[in-house]
Amino acid sequence: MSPARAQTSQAAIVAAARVLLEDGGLDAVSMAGVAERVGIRAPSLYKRFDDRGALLVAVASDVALDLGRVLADEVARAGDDPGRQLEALASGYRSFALATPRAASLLFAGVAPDVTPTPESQAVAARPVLDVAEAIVGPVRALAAARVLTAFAYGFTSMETAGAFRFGGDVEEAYRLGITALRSGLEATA
Amino acid sequence: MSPARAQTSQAAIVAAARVLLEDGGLDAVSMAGVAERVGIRAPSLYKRFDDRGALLVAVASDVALDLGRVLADEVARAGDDPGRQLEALASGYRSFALATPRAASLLFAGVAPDVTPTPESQAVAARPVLDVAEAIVGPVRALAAARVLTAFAYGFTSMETAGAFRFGGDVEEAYRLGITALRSGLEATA
DNA sequence: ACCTGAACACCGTTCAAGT
DNA sequence: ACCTGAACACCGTTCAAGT
Repeated sequence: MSPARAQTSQAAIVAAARVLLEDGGLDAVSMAGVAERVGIRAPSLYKRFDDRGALLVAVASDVALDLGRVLADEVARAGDDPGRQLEALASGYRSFALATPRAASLLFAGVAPDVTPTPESQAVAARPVLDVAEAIVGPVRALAAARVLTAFAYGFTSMETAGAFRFGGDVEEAYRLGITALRSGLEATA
Repeated sequence: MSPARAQTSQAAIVAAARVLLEDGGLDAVSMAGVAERVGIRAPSLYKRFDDRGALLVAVASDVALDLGRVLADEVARAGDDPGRQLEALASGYRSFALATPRAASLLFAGVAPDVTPTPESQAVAARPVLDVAEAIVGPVRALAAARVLTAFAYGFTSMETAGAFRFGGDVEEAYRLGITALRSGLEATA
């Protein structure tokens, strides 16, 4: 008679998946593990997500929205100088990526096939970068410059968190060198 | 009596895994699939590799050695100007990454945990980049500059092959903008 | 309308047995 | 020394049955 009432929610499922992801990597995000964390059984997850891929897309999108908030905050607190806003975006993104590296790995390059944030959530994360890029290089080159900045920050932190910088040296200094070089190089083409 | 003779080799197994990887992604590199391609059964693979992770490390290392050859060739054909050598490295890497995107995705950031080329093979791939970087910014900053260039090229092509550039625009032009900005920015700090 | 146990096909891995 | 079938634990997913 009384139909079974919901014992969880999409948001709770995504949150549980993010915890498992950050704790144990993508392999640790099993349907059974996620279900247990929200107090149900694996088959019930399919009432809310088509399959594991759809759940991971929701996770990636959730991460992108978080990043968008962080980056917008950074810009807001950086004052009016576009160059300083760019530095704030760069260090803000790196902090985000180092704090939650496995979440960040889902942001741009499909770790698993087709696991990427939705276009809408990606647009939220990209907004502050596009605004700052436009202030530096103008509207015509804004998209290209934003892609350049994102690619560098994403590539660098991905390599850093994966342990790919194995020949010593000061990694943070290298990041700053890259940002400085990009900033002066982009300002020169403005 | 006559002990079973080898029906395959490490190199053949790695080659088979690379074909499956490029055709169907990392999930398509199953032990059974690889084994079938070299004419044996899955359990026999464990005579040559500790586990699937070790096989993937061998694949990633094989890719890194290929990349090292490609990049060294690019530099050799670019003449003596370090700035032009840098451009050649950048376009050579992008061609490599677009031609074999799933192989390239194994090069720097662990798609799966701990799947990265061996330090030795990574050093081979890094050598041409370090040499060109040193010619541009000098020995003290060479390592940092090489990391910056690698991070940008890797990050950009990873995003490109994952389809992360979804808001239109000329993607190749953005890549060139990034390389140009980095080149002029690094030359300015030399 | 949501939840569940049982079942299916698939996967990585181990191991005793073969040659 | 290498190869194999059988077995194990695990996974994503489906589905009929429950409330």
